[in-house]
Amino acid sequence: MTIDKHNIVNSSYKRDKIRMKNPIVAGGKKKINCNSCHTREYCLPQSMSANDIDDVNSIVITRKSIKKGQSLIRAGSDFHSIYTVRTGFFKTSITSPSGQEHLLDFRMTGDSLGLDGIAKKVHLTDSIALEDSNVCIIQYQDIEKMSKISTVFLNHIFNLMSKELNRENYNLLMLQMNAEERLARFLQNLTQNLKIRGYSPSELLLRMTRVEIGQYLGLKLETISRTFTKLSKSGVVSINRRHLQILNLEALEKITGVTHKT
Amino acid sequence: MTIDKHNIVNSSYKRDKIRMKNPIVAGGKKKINCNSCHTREYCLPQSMSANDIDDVNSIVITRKSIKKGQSLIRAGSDFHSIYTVRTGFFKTSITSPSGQEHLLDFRMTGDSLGLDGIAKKVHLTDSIALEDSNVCIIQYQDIEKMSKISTVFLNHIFNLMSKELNRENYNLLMLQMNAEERLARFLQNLTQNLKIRGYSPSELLLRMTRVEIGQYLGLKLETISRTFTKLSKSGVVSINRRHLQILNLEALEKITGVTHKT
DNA sequence: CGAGTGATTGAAGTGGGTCAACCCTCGTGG
DNA sequence: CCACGAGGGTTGACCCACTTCAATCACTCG
Repeated sequence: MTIDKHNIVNSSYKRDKIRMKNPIVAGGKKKINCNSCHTREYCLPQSMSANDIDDVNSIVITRKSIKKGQSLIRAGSDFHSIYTVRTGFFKTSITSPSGQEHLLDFRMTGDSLGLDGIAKKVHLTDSIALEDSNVCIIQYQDIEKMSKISTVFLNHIFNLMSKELNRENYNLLMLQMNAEERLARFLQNLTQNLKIRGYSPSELLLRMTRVEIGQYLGLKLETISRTFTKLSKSGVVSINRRHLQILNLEALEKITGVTHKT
Repeated sequence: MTIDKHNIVNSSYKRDKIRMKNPIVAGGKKKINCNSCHTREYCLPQSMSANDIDDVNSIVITRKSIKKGQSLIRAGSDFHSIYTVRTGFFKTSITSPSGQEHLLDFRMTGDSLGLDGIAKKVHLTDSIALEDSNVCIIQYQDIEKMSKISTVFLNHIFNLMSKELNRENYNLLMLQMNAEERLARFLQNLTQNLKIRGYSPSELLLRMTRVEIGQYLGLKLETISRTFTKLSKSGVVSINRRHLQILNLEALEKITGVTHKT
């Protein structure tokens, strides 16, 4: 008997619960009220007062569904909006002139997408759904408008951009480490992010292939596979294809040298 | 007989010319008029109208001198302003928890510094002068103020942040290439940047050590040295310690696969 | 002039890449 | 309902680009 993957870990059970009390037609466009959104706590900064949230609600936000494997944003396309992931999982990537793809990041609930186009008004990175997903769309003119009205909002935008910068800095550092450290770090981050969003940090379904992990970490798929096996043999994790369990968090921290503040 | 390095290439002769008609006391703090600044063409977006420049002049800009080897910004320090390089040369870097340093970028005339602190109000990267330098200081409250008054200014800030994001994306791609490609790419960029600023793109004095180039490119200093020797032997460049000449630009472009639009 | 920092060069070692064979799982269509 | 094919994953053997270690050299600055 096979286990239905949707029953295992990440997204679906929670999503469905929400859908019941917040019945938005998938793919439909409609003015949305952020106050009742389940991603509000991640999407808007905690510091934002109730007053400011009303301001945010004065801008038009629509939603969109993206099927697994489809791209939400194509590098080179015109920029007119940014997105926030409501449900699902994305990868963002760039392709070098020579044609090789590099994976910049994975994005999940509450993360923003498309901000990199804000300067040149053209998107520079691709965003592709790794599972069926749903996003909020915020028009650029609304961002401009809100930035002028609300300092808090402006700071929110600055924060988002700054967060991306940090992620990148961090990624650069990662590329100096050896394969085991990189993978361990990747797992630490991933589970941290799941934990913050209320999912189990110790048992999860990887939404990406070995190739994609490799493109993200700057390694080949064989190396990823071998390193997983290595971590598995030393009892740090248990892995079977996409199904992963973290067995020894301390060992993981020992490898990366980073203790995650809980 | 040794050559006085200040007579060779990069910064000084130009700087001194400017000083005569724009006599700011080095290290002194004083309200500055951007209209007469020689870096205006790089510092403010070309699209900015004369009108908007008046607005920019309504904010208080001061200047500061930094001696070679000194740090302008320390990671972890409080954020209250961003900087623009007027003259000189900087490196920006982060240090991992494990203590290893990674060099993020080199910054020269017209480039901004310190933007990464805008979100958390704490600087995340170090900025250290690689030669005696001079910067403009813009207070964060002024940025907030201006962003609300002027859409053009807001876009300018977005542009700066976005530019940093691009640089990082680009750096990530670079770390997938081999040593020769990375170094060639580094030289292409460096000379491009010098050219844009009116300096000779074919003859220059490297302001950074082999170690620093290595930290930037993710390679060891010996590899940098060997690769320079290799490029030298194949007639692409001529190098003697810090003094570099690009002898064959086409060969450089062939290595990187990128033809720089002139 | 001598110490110290930065650069070059050689020799040997190694982590991850490359190539190739094979396995597992799942979806599709006969 | 089973066969088959494709995509994803694992594992082994070999190779090579870059690292590591070490010796030596070249400037520069008290």
